[in-house]
Amino acid sequence: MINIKESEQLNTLNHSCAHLLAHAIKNLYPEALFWVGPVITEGFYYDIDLGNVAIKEEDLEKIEREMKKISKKNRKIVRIELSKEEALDMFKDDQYKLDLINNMEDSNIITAYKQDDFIDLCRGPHVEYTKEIKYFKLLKVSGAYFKGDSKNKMLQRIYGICFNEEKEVEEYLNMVEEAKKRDHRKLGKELGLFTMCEYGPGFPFWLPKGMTFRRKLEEFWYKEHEKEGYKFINTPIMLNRELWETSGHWFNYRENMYTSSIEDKDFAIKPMNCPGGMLAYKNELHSYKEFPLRIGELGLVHRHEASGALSGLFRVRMFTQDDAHIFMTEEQIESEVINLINFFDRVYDIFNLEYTIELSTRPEEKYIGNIEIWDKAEKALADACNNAGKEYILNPGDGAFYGPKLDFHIKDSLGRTWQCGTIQLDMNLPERFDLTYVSENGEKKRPVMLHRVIFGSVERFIGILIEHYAGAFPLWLSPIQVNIIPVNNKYHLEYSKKLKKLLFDSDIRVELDDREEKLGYKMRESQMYKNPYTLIIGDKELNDNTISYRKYGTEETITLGVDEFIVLLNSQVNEKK
RNA sequence: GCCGAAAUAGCUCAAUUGGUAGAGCAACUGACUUGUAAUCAGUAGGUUACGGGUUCAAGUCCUGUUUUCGGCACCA
Repeated sequence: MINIKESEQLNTLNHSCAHLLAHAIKNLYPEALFWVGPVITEGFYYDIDLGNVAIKEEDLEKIEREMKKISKKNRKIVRIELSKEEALDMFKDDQYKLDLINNMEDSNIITAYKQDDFIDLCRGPHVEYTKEIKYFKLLKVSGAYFKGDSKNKMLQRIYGICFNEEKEVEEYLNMVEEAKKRDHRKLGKELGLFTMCEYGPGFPFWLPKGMTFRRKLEEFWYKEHEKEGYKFINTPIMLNRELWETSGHWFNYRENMYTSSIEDKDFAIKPMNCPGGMLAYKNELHSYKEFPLRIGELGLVHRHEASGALSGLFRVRMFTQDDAHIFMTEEQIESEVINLINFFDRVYDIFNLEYTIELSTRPEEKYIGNIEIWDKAEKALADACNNAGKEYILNPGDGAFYGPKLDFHIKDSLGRTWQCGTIQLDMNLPERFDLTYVSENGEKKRPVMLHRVIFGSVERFIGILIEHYAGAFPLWLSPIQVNIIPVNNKYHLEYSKKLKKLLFDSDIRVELDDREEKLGYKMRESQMYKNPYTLIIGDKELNDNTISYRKYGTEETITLGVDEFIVLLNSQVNEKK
C-alpha cells in the first residue's frame, strides 16, 4: 500500500532535488539552459541544453559534490509570484523558459523558485531549505529530444533519485543490483537458454534448453486456445509485393520490412501475419453461423527495428506472434472482447503475472474509417473492460490508424513495462481484402475483425518469464525437471539408469549426471542450473528401491518410493506449479 | 536513427604513467571412488571485436566500423 502523504512528500523532495541539480549545473556550466525537470516514478530528471559541451558519466560525481555544497549552505528556497509580463522579462534570455511561459494561460499567476542566485520557473511546491535535500544520487546521463520529438534538438538528460535517509538510497541501489541478477539476458546465458550473435543483431538463437522451454510454452498455448474454440493455420513467411500493397504495408512500413527481389519480382518477409490470415479466410465462403470464427497462428515475423531499440528478447527483429484473428458481426464485439479479457486473465494468472490494461483510442489525424464506428468500437472495448471487472488507463489518440486497442502491459525486473497482450479492432483489412460472410438473410456482408495476442511475442514473453521466475522455473516449464546424481558410479549407476528410463517413460524430462566428479560438485552445478529436482541415488535408495530428492530452493532431502515420486511430479506438472 | 558508455580465453574478470597479455571457473589428460553448493595435479586455450593511424614500442593514445549496455525517438 502506498502512503499517499509520504509519496507526495517524496515527490516534493525529488522535485527540489532536480532544482538543486540544475543549480549545481549552472554553477559548473554557466552557459547551461534548462528545459524541464519533472519527478518520475523513480526519482527525477532534468533536461539541459549545454551547447556543445557533453556531460559524461564521470562528471556526475563532480556535479553531486557541487549539489552537496549548495545543500550545506542551507539556502532558503523562496517562492516568487510573477505576472506573465514579469516572467517574460525575467527569463528574456532563456528560450526554453520563454517557450514555457508563452504556452501558459495569460490570467494565471506564474511562479518561480529562487535559491541563492539561482532562479527557476516552477509550479512548486518545494522544500523550505536546501539542507533538506541531503540523500541523493545521480544515476545516469543520456540524450533526450526537446519536447520528445526526434525532429528537434537533443538535450542532455540527467537522472537522479532522492530520499529522506541515506539508508534508503543504499536500499534503492541494492534493489537495482538485485534486479540485475534476474535480467533475462544474464540468466539466458547462464542457464543456456538462448544467445545473440553479432552476425544477426536482434535475431535470437534458441539453445537446447531454451528450445524445450519454448516448446512447452507453445504446447500450452495450443491447448488453451483449443479449449477456447480456436482453429490454427500457418501462413508463408514471404509473400509478394502485390499482397503487401493490398494490405497497405508496402506504403506504410516498407523501410522496416526485409525485402528481396527474385526474377524481377519484389517479395517481402512478413512483418505481421494478418495478410496471410486474410487470404486463408478468403479461401472459402463463410457463414454467420461460424461466427465468432477464431483462427490462430504462431507466426514468425521480421521487422527491421531501429538499432537503438533492440534489447535482449524484449525487442528483437525476428519474433513469433501468438496471433489470432477473430471474425464476427458487430453485435458480437463486446461479448467476444469480454471472453478475451477473461482468457488473458486466466493465462496470466497461471504465471502469477500482474498486468495493467491501456485503452488506446482514435488518433487525432491519421486514422481510417468513420468516427461513428470508432466511437462504437471504443465503447465496446471500454464496456468489455468494465463488464469484465477490469480497470484500464485511457491513452487518448494512441490507437492504431486502423482501430482502437486494449494493450496489456507487464513489468520486467527493472520495473520497465512491456506491451505483451493486445486486442485490436481492425477496420482496415476486411475492407482492403474485401472479406465477406453470408448473413442470415443470404446477403453478403462485411465481417468485423480483431487481432489479438496474449504473449505478444513468444520471445518477449519468455524474457518476462525468465525475469519473473528469476530462472527458477515451475516444473512444467523447466527444461530439465529431474537431475539424477549417483553417489558412486561403480555401484549406483545401473540403478540410476533404470530410474532415468522409468522417469523418461513417464514423460518427465530427466538427466543423469554420470561424470566422474564428486557429489558436492555435481550438486552445486545442479543447483546453479536451478533444476527443480535433484536426485541422490546411493546404497540406501538402491536397497529400498526408493529415490531421495532435494527440491530447488530447499535444503532438506526427502525419500520416496519411485511410483510416489512420479505421481508427485505428474500432479505438479498438471497443476502448473 | 540520436546522446552517452563499453568490448581482453567458452564464462567472470586482472594487466601501474604506453614497455614480455594474466587469474579463477569451464574444457582436455591423469590420480582420487566419493551422501547434498567447487578433490588434487598437469595440458591446452588469445591477431586484446574488426580496420586504419601516432610511436622505438599500443590491450592502453587518435580515428572509422560493428556489436552490446543505459536513456531518447520508434514499436503496424
